[in-house]
Amino acid sequence: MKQRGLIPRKVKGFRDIDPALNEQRNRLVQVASKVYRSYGFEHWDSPILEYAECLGKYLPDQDTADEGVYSFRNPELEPILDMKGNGLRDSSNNVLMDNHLLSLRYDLTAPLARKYAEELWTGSGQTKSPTLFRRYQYGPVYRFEAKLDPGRYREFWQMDFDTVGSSDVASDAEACCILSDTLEALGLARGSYEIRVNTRNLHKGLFEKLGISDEGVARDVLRVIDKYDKIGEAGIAAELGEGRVDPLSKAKIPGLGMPLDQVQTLVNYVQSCIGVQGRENVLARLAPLLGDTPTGRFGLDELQRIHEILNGLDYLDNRVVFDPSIARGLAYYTGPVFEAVSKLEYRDASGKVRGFGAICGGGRYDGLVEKLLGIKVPATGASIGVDRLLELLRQTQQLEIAATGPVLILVMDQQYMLEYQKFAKELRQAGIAAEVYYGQKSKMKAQMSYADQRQAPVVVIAGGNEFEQGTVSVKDLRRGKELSDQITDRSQWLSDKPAQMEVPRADLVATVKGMLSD
RNA sequence: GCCGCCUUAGCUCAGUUGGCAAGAGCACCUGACUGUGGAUCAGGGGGUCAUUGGUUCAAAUCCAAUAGGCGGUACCA
Repeated sequence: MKQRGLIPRKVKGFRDIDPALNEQRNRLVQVASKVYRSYGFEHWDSPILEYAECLGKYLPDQDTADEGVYSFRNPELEPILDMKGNGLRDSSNNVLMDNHLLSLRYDLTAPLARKYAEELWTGSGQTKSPTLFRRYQYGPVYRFEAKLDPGRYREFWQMDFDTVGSSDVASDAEACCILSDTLEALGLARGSYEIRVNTRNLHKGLFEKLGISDEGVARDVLRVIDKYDKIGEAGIAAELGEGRVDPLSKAKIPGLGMPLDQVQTLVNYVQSCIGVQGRENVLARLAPLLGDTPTGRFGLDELQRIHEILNGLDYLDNRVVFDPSIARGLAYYTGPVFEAVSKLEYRDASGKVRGFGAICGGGRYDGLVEKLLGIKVPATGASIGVDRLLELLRQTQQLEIAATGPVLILVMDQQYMLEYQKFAKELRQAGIAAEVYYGQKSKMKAQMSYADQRQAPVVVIAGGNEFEQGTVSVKDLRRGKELSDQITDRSQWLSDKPAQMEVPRADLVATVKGMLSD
């Protein structure tokens, strides 16, 4: 029995990212950045760590990481501040200190609100007047998820763009255009995805009509309606009323226990306006249902305006649709909300057909800065779920996975090490990635295997023979691989030295370059 | 959280109704005229059959608990 030390293991929900995935992610981020920039957004970053209290309402009550946020105590003692930003003092006039609770950011919007609020904060209890701010940002965010589905992690990337300081619905319409542009720039075919738009004001209008004023009940109802495409009308009716048992999983889903007439009204609403083709048709169906409530009317106007702008810019029904069932982040969206879904499907390892779900989400959040400063600052924006979108692009083979390795310089003899380093330097100066072999196994076969495994396109070989002749041997591994298919005899394989040439030392860079460009 | 299924070498799995010394493929390592990746051939290492407890003359195989995984479902800023 072997003695072993600690067991190496990775934290659940976190991943190691290999070169291929990194490559793909960089490409995605670059393409999206270009689109965002073209709309005038500038690139900002913010820290991964924030004071828990600044991140908003989803905070753990204790020191533990629960409620979805990773938190811990700052090792540094810092003053406890009052509402004016001054340190609190005890009766003997000493400033009260605390190890403040810090949290890993769970999205990029809350830190944006913090940054923006900080700019407006003057320290004298007053605030500057809100200015227009448009930024994009990408990077990892952290959520403590109890259950991890495939493709769902505790550390994952988001890529956001936001417009802070505008209440104009045009900026919401613009967000939809940006999402559409970005997805298409990434190679998603028009028609293979859909931006779905709704506004919270329609829901508010609906509840006004139903006489539901309880925030919690409203939220429960929306949660159910949001599941329309999953469980259908009957499912919705059941979950609003008595509850149901999911036939597949046999899981009991408790109902909301609403009175029958309310259930009926809601089902009518769902029936008449969900799954309706064409934005204008959706509006036409909604008008008689909600037009008589002030908030509903307002919501209808919002959608109408968005529709006009989208239409005028040629973002038609095959790109952006209205879907009154979608709810999204109930806790903080206040107006239009949108999400992007892919209609593509793929077969997983067991041959099962699967979809991808939402790959982008966003909406208007006019209350976020208010929580920090007490003043209302309108804002809207959206976020790409980078990892999920990457998975989509990979599964549908719209991204090449190949990451090519460097040119490898074999170490045939330690006495020429300086020369090998010079080879590498010359290649690098010509813009070619080059690596000198530093492995433990000095046999040439082992070095070749390493080159193969690293996906090196070319190998440079120079031993005593070459140095005597003033030459180097350069081997094209990619070509060699093709040729190897035709060779079955080992001695022939060895003697032919396929795709290999010996050239004057001075021609090294040019020769390698030539092989790489084929 | 709830329901169901699963857990045998690094990976994918086989192991018959409990019974002969725990297997295969791939991967890995070594070698095949010693300076050449592939293919082929010949060898080789590697498993407390998830863990713990129980039933039995006998358990990878039956039972229980625990852990981890998968599939639904719920939640999801």
